[in-house]
Amino acid sequence: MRREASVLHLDLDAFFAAVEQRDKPSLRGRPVVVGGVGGRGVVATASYEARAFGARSAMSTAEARRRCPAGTAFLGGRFPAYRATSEVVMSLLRELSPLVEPVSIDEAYVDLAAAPGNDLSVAGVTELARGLKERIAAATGGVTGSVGIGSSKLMAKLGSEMDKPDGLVVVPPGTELDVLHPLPVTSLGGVGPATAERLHAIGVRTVGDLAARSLPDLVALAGRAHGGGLYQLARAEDDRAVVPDRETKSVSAEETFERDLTDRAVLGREIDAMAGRVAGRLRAAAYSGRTVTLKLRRYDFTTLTRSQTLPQPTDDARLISGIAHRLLDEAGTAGGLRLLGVGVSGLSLYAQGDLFALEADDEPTPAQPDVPVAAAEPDVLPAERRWWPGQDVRHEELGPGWVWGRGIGRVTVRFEGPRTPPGPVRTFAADDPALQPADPPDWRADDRPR
DNA sequence: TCTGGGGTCCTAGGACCC
DNA sequence: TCTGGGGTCCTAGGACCC
Repeated sequence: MRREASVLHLDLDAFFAAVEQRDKPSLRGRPVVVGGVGGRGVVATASYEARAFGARSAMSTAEARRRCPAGTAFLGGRFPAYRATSEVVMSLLRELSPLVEPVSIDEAYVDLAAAPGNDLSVAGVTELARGLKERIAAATGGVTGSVGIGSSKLMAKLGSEMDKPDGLVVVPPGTELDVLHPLPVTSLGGVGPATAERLHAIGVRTVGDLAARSLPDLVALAGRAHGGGLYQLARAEDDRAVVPDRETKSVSAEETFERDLTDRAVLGREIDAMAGRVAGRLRAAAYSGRTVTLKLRRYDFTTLTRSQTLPQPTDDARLISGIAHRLLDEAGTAGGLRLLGVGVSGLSLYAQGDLFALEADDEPTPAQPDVPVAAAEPDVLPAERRWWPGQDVRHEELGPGWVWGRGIGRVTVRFEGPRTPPGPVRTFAADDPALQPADPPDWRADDRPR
């Protein structure tokens, strides 16, 4: 804990839904749910209008559909658009201080004490946050964020949660325990359902209750590391640093299937595809890793992992895929699988392969699987798979728009963009060649420097 | 038509080594 | 003929976060 309120936490409000409402004028002021739109999808973000009907993050999309009225937009995500907007926000944060720690695409900490010239008085940081919020809204086309500022990450994060959306809360140094102790224990990061239940069982409901328990009690309840952490957080003792460049520890891809799969060949192709994606991302970041992990979720939602560690790191799709195939054969597919995942951990930053290729050119490549390499995606996807709600498209004559809905052999597009009024809707044959997938629209004014 | 996808960190047991 | 004590690596699972 610092003497000044110099840690800032920013949380963008209902971020995915806010970007959708910015880019799709007809959705402004209306309930919007972003997430998986298939039968097993869950909600990633619900707009505040959708939250009014009870839609929540992590809820199944089916449940959100039951709760929200007709006219609610259910959209798949457009990550390139979210990433572009996030990058604009993160660069605004870096203007405040070189020490910016992105926590996720829509959240970051800033160490205001790491830049010279910041006025760290309560009035000073309040002004600074006001200006930041204005610049964020202007640069993102109206996306808002909630800001908390305090003497530690803990207090900054709690501050940003206290006045959502579009909030600004500075916790004055010295008042930490007054703010902290009345809050429910679940407000603390790291207290999820399991820990909360155990704490409730011993009568701990608020952070104040937690602060009254002894360290040995908490260690017995939550383990050495977690228990010790809770003991400190309950006292507002938090000296976690703002760390700008966290190292990547693992790279993975996973997929929940629309229906449980048992066919070994089909599962094999899924593994090949995921191994290919993982290897591609490893290579793009110049990483390679030694441990390959296969994740399975069975028909009854039981989840297990099987892993193998190689003597040398790899970024080779076929090697990763081959190991995953063998791990799948060992684990079995009885009863059907609802999810498969492939991951690589134990990462190192140098590109492997070359090192050994130099001296051991003629050594056989290790354990190649007797499975075909991932089949390329067919050129023509079935019409149902080609279009998804929310997707950016362009029509030869009618210009840019987005997929509003789809039916058997049909797709409905709304022609509008971030800087147009709500636009008209037209329906096309799903295989109409005049209609093509497109990049996200640019929300920025034409005269704004890029 | 219950329960995504991408991560991080921690714990615990067994193998292995000195 | 009755039991060492660490330390590290690997594997598996679980809790948690956004």
